[in-house]
Amino acid sequence: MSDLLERLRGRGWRMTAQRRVVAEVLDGDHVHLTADEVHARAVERLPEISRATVYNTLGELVSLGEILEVSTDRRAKRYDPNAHRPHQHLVCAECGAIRDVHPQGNPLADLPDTERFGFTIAAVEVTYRGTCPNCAAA
Amino acid sequence: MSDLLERLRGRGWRMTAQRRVVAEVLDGDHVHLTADEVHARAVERLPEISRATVYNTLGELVSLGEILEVSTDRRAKRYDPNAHRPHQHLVCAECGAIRDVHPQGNPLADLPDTERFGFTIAAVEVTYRGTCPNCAAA
DNA sequence: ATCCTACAATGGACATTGTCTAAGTCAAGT
DNA sequence: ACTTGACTTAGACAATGTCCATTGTAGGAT
Repeated sequence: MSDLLERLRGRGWRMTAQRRVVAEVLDGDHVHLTADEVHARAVERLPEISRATVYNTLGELVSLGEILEVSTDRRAKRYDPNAHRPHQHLVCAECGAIRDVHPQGNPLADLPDTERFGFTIAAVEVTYRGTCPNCAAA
Repeated sequence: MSDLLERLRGRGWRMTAQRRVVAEVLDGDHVHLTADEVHARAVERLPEISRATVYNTLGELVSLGEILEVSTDRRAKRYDPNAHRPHQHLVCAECGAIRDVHPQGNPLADLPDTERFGFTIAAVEVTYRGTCPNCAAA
């Protein structure tokens, strides 16, 4: 974690209590938090932190490539601290649980030139949707 | 199109002017409209149609499998009338343009059992993100 | 150690997208 | 043509996110 803080400071990020708290919240083992969940946890440590700051900070961390935005449903965006190892997501349609997964193969290679319409492709997102064991049992 | 109306009627769908108009709007060659775009076009034909009805009707068409919901950005959901031919999406990060594409291969096969965590997987969505020729030129 | 200043934080208004509800309307079967 | 339950309506409400003017402060300069 102090890794993260060091990296950010090294990039000229001005270190404030608010930014530190947001970074620390994302460093826990709780993955895939929404912005408001991050805010709620940040408030526990720094009660006066504002929503706008959390949103701003999350946006900056995304721009810096330190965290990923994940939109698996039409609800709130979620933030994934696991930005340095490429992965995809497996989502339960019932309860919304999200797991990181590592598919084999390269989906980019599956898209022929004739299907690219002149686009320059920068990234591929794959979302597997299904039912988790818990919800299947219920 | 009247295909669609017939199919719906055959399933016991009560046919109203509002539903007919929504179905007709989606039948055009304009793909990937947002709910409010659908509403705007519907209003041109049936000025008193309400937003709620458009939302309801779109939701029903999705449940019936006649159209697909597409969430390529964190903005509004889009509705894709091309529900009967499996396809994925290619999205321009600049202008938001969306193209239907047909990748080769089967992403489901790329996810080993050990990466499924007991989930039953029902669908796979693949989104290719990049820059379209227009935006690349600008 | 103190001062400066550009950058960051605040909070509250605002925007967008979508959902809900109570009341009125109408399609379609009889 | 009547009846009835499904459909539609308008507008309030909810959830998520953005913007802006003001206030605060980190960190370099003195």
